[in-house]
Amino acid sequence: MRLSSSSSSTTGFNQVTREGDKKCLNSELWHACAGPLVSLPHVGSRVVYFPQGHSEQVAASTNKEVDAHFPNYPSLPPQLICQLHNVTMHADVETDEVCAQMTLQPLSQEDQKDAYLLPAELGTASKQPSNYFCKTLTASDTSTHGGFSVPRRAAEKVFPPLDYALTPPAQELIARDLHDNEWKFRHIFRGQPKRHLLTTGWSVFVSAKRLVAGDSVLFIWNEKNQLLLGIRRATRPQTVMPSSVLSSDSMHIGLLAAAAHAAATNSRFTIFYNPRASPSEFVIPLVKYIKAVYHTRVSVGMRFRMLFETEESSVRRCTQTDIACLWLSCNSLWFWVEWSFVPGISYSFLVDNFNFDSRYMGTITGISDLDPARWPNSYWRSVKVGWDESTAGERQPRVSLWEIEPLTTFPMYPSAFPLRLKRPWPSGLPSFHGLKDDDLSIN
Amino acid sequence: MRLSSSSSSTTGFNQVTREGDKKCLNSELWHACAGPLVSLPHVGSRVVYFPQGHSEQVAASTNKEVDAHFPNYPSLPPQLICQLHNVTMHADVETDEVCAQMTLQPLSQEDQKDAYLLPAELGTASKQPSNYFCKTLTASDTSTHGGFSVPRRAAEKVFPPLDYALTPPAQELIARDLHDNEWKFRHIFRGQPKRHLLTTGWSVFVSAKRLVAGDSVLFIWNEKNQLLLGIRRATRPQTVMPSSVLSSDSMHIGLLAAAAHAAATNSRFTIFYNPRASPSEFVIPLVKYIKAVYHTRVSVGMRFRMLFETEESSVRRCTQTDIACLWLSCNSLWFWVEWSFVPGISYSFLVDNFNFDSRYMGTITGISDLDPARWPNSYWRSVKVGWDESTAGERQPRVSLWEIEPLTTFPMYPSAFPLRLKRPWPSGLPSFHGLKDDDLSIN
DNA sequence: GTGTCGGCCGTCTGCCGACAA
DNA sequence: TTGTCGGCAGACGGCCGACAC
Repeated sequence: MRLSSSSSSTTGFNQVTREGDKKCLNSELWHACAGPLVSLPHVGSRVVYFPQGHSEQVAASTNKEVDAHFPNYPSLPPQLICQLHNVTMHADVETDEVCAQMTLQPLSQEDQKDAYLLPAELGTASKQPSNYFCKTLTASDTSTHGGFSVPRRAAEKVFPPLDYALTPPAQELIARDLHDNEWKFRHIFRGQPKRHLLTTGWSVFVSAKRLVAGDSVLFIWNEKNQLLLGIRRATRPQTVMPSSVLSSDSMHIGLLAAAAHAAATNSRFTIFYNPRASPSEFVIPLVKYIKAVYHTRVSVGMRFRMLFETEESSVRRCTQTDIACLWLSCNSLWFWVEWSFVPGISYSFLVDNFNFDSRYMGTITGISDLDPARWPNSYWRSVKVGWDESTAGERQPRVSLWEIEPLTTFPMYPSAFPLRLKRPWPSGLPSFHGLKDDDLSIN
Repeated sequence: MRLSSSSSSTTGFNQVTREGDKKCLNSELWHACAGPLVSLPHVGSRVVYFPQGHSEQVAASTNKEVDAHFPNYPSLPPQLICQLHNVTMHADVETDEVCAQMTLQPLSQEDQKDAYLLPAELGTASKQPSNYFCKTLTASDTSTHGGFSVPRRAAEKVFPPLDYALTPPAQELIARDLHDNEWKFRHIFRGQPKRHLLTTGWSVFVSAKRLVAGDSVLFIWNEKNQLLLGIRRATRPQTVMPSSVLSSDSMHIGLLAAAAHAAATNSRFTIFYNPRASPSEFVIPLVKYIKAVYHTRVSVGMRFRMLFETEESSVRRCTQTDIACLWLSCNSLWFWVEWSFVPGISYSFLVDNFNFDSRYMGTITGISDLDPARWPNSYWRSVKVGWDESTAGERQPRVSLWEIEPLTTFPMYPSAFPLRLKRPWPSGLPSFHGLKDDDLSIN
């Protein structure tokens, strides 16, 4: 992944710094491209950094597992409590893949003790924009033969209104991507039956971004009446190629040595978090860690639920009365939603491209160190789990405490407004409905 | 740079290993793409590894200089004498950029002492193929309007012979690139005046490799009657983007820590050498190091010559009688060539895309440590130089002893067959002629 | 409501020799 | 000897509604 532009998480859109070569990435768009499951800790907050998880991401990026005969860094604990000094959003200049650069400073021993006593920071704000849509591209969308078929409700909600008195109604749309590039599209409402289409300009975009059927595009209509445009590539197998800048061994040693040096001297160090390259969320808010580790009781045999992003969205039958629950975030506040399944009725819940169904439920089968020799007493992926369904083979057999939601205990997270699905949906919240309701979810 | 395929330097072409996913790169083609100035030490030989130079390459790849407040590795000397256990040639799957992966093992203290006593290995063999041509692409070559104009003598030497009885003479060429991909071209001899052209298939190649005017393509006709096809991209400014796998600081720490660990334990470590990404040749044959450091006398004021790769090839007038000299290599043997310039006559010497003229001559202005604080007593770029001509600004102000050829002393290198240009050129040697002679150099 | 197709037209690709550097 | 151009024919891009799921 090669980076071109960057932005501070606190700066706005389209602001070019005085250096001229560094652009600021739009935070809304970055989060939309990253997906609803990805959130970044707040600048200034305290976080927990897991060298193990970082190592996993590097291993995924280099396609190479950690070597056995490695130098040990006995002074480096499996988790470092750090102050998060800076978060910078990046996007790959070639692929638009998002990543975040974080500057961390390990807390001193005294500060670490205080960390557990001081009032915890609120959870991170996931900045999923409300006025947007995301569509997985079809073969027709990516073919050179035609344009892009815009889902009707999406076009009406996200695009500027057309003058339907015209025949046919049409306008020029200008959208900007993560790199602040401008893309122009002819938006037309025609055909029998009538439909929204992007024609002129669409194929240029598809070929420039090298989109293929299965990839997703998303449009955002933000508060400044700007149209933003992002992509999420389908997870294609074996796309990760080893880099040739540094050997994977040296990279592993480098991340460990850098963290160990920073921990020993309480100095700052910098990491890259590639949320879509690997599922290792190795920097998490301290409060999330404390809640999960010290305020949640888990035991073998306990049932849990976990959120995943999936490509498909098949409908399945519910075989038992069950509780579905979900964290939704809006403006720095977290909402806990729960409701009941009724046996025999088909359910499938979809927010954007993200599935929430019982394939992602399981049972805790054990709690132990993932790597007792190298990382004893680590909470990183300390929970062994069994998944309910046959797709379990694709799912990791180990998760971390803070990734799962135990179903038998009430959530310990600050629940500002517990909601039930049957209540009217507050406007401004991300839409989240069953299939029978109107929503903007595609597919 | 992301790698797909690899090969041992000792294996042949097109041999797929049993794993099935690792292909073997053709060594001839790799060296042709790397250029005549790039040579790799022999597997099994002893080499000198310079962490400083490695650090420079990483800095060039990450676009980031080394940070000031870095952890020190006082146990790591500025040069490590190593055994070279393995050399693997790679090529970037996206750009075809070549690089080499080397596995090094630092010698123990006793072995290091022996290294200076034992007979030195012969110099490395630069494997530039003899039967090949390289052409810099013109605007017409890369335009969609037409095909590729093949220089006549190149086509006649490198391509399989056409049947000139046919009208027009034509054939299908099949060439393989570094990744063993097959490219088919229609080779036709037509037009008025007659010329060799590649038509059908050429534009597919140009767009697949994303070639632009100024890039070079090269064809090799090897001993197995296979046609090989490589590219050398023009050095475009600012093409290097920082990677987001690991922070540049961590990469620097990683390479130092990996080398220090290997040196402390006499264990193997792995590095990547990107010859076209940066001019840091940080692994050199031990014999080259010993000759330069211990058997060559240099002093301030001394004149020297150094070889460079350039994009242009302008003819210039020689203003004084001068000695041109050059190392040529063939089958593990080095040849020293020298001849005299005559004032007032235009000279330009070109082997392939490589220029040898007096722009690359200079004077030694000082000898001192490049980084006295971090790397005291290092020979890496210890020679401060002044270049003769105005292009000096683009040239590095510091070079290493083994990169330059002092002009006032006879070379210390084993000179098997000192040649003069006026002698008949031995067949099998790389062609190297003045402009008035026939040769295969283009431009 | 939307994915894919046939139809149709216009642009661009790509092969040719002319011509000049 | 070879880089670029005009000419020309055919392929493909790309806009349209039809139709089916």
